[in-house]
Order: sequence, then structure tokens, then C-alpha cells
Amino acid sequence: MVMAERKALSRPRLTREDWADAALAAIAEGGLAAVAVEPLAVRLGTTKGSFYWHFANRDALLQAALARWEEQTTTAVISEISSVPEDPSGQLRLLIIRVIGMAEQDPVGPALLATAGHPAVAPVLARVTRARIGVIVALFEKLGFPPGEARSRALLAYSAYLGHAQLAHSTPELLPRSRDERRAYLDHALRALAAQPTA
Amino acid sequence: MVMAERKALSRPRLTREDWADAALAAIAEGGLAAVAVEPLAVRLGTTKGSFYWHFANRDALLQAALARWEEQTTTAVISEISSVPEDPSGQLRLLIIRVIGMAEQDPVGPALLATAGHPAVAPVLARVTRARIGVIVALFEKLGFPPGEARSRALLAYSAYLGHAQLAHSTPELLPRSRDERRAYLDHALRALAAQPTA
DNA sequence: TTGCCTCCATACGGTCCCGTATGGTTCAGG
DNA sequence: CCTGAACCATACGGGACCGTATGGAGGCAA
Repeated sequence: MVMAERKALSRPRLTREDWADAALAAIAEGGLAAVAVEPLAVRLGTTKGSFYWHFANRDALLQAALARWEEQTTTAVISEISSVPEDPSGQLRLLIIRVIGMAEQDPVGPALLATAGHPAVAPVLARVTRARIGVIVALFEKLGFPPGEARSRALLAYSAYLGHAQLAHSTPELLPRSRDERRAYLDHALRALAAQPTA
Repeated sequence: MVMAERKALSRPRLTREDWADAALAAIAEGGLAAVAVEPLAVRLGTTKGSFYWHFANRDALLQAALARWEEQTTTAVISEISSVPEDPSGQLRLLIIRVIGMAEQDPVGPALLATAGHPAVAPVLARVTRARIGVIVALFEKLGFPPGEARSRALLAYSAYLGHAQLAHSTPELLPRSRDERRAYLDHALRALAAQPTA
């Protein structure tokens, strides 16, 4: 028996987190259904024997992966943004820039939205969405909009964000490519979404 | 053997379209991976024998289903909208109402966006997206916006639409529920997206 | 009726994956 | 050095699904 490959490379000794990250990568590429134990084991250069040591079954892996994603994409970002000592409009702008850049690289969100009905996915998605929209609502309220107005604008802003992320993954060639164009587009969007009611 | 079930019901004699529709339903529920021949056969009350008469393989079914979806959700709607003899702002409003209502019931789009990278899905998605955005750009130009401005607004509007569709499927409880609230939200969104540059 | 053509049922081999069982390897601590 | 625990490899049984092969069942024409 060989196993010379990993043995030669000082044997990484996988952790639960390694498996969860691999699962997220798989989700990014092929959706929930792509989370298969045996292919993941191959990708990690190990076997199922390792997996079933760390996890009870495939479902437990899904749970762990989703929890990890929730943490990475929501909790972390929100706390970072909230702690930035800047005026609300600056925070909004920062949030959008940060979050757009992040969404264009992380295909997990879109992949999860496809399976929004899955029992393991639905609650995670609900929490993430609620939290994100909550942050945006708070920002709009700090900008001086009354609650109802703030909620409408937050919904619209978050919808635009979600859609933008979709476009970035499905047909990026339709979005502004150059840095300048992207800046101009972002400015335009911010004006449209955060403009005062005016006359 | 029996087959008394379907035989008693005058035996529907399935067509390619029946299979394609069933495939779309499967996509709506579980994504691309849910398009499996044998389960579909069960759902249609028939067997694989029927399927492999109408299609060469699973991939051919995917092609047919995607083509059908492209036709139903894009070509048909676009031609309908374009032929409505109304002013551009009315057309925009009509388009949005029509298309929002449609998107909230058709989960296929979101499901496809998840697998945007799939070789069979990518080209369909690109064509659909391009066509839809094209229509919106044209509307904004008819409203008097210069081309660049029209494109920005169209992108933002379509992003908002996509995102709204996602929200409607993943966490509908966060969206306005009552008819009045929905109307108010829609009006607000239209004002934000189609407002004149003002001062 | 006979024969053909369309459409479907059934049976089969093969692949991929899950989950279990069980034994081997590595390492810390006594 | 020995032992037990953590960690991994391998082999197996079972299920879901694909695609093929082949044999009807039903309609329609000669």
C-alpha cells in the first residue's frame, strides 16, 4: 500500500474545518448536490475513513459548512462594518464596496439560493438575509429616513446587491469592466438608492 | 403485467414537451441535479422505456427543458411587452409588474443561476439576460436618458429584479405582504430607478 | 387478418455514492 | 518500550441512477 503522496508531504492531518471548506468549494462549483463524501476525499488527498471519523454523516458536513459560511460572510462583515467609526453615508458606501467585492468572488451564496427550500439551508439563509437587511435598514435610519422608508430602501438596495452578485457570476461580461466604469456605476447606484426624497 | 393505472385513465401518451416540463419542475425543486430520468418517469406515471424513446439521453432532456424555459420566460414576455401600445414609462411599469409576478412563481430562474457555470446552462442564461437587459435599456432610452445612463439604470433595475426574485423564493416573509404594501414598495422602487437626474 | 410502425414495459449490467466494519498507522505519555 | 487513543486506509453491502436490449401492446393500412 502506498499513500506515499501525502506521507511525503508531511501529512496534513485534516480537521473538521478542512472538510467544511472543501464542502463549501464543492457547493460553489456544483451546488448542494456536489457535496459528496468520496469525491471530496479524493480532492483532499484522503479517504472516507477520515471523513467518517470527523463527521457522523454527509448531513453533518453540510451543517458545518453552512455554519462556516454564515460566519464568514455575515457575522464577520457586519461586525467589521458596524465598528467602523464613520458617518452613516460613509458606512453605507463602505459596506457596499466591501460586500460587492466579496460577493463577486464567493459563489456560495448564489448556489445556496438555488436550494433555498432545503431544510438545512433555509434557516441559515433566513438568518443571513435578516441580519444583512437589518444592518442596511439601520444605516438608512441613521441617514434620516423614517422607518418605513428606510425599510423600503434597504429592501431595494439588498435586492440590487443580490442581483448584482448573480450577474457577476452568470454573465459578468454585461457588467462594467474597467475600474472607472465600475466606480461610476456604483456612484450612480448609490445616488439612486440613497437620494433624499427631494421634491 | 398491470399498468392498469394509466390504462384506466385513457393512457396519456406522453410527448417530448411533457418530459421537458417535468424536467423544469424538477429543476425548480432541486436544481439541475434533480433532473433524473427514473424519478421523472415515476412522476409521470411511466418508465424509462418511454423516455429513451423520445430522448437520446439525459443531456438531451436538459437541452429541451432549457430551450422551453428560454422561450416561456423571455421571448414570449418580451414580444408581448414590446407590442403593447403605451408610453415608455407605462411599458416599464407594466414590464416590472408582469415580470415580478412571474418571477415570484417561477423558481426555475434562480435555480439555474446557481449552476450558471454548467455548459448547457451558461449560453441560455447569457442569451436570456442579454435580451432582458436589452429591453430595459431601450425603455430607458425612450424615456430620454442618454445611452450610458440608460445602461446603468437598466443594469441596476435588472439587478434589483433578480434580487427581488431571489428574496421572494428564499425568504418571502421579509418582503411586503399585503397588496397595498407591495404597490407602495413598487412605486418607491420605480421612483428611485426611473427618477429624472433632477438637480 | 396480417403486417408494420409507434410507443412503452421490463430486465439487465455498469457506475457512483453512502454508510459500516475493521484493521493499520502515528504519536503522546507512562 | 508499551499502550491506548486519535486518525486514516480498505473492503464490503446496498441503493440510486444511467443507458441498452428486447419484447410486447396498440393503432392503422393493405
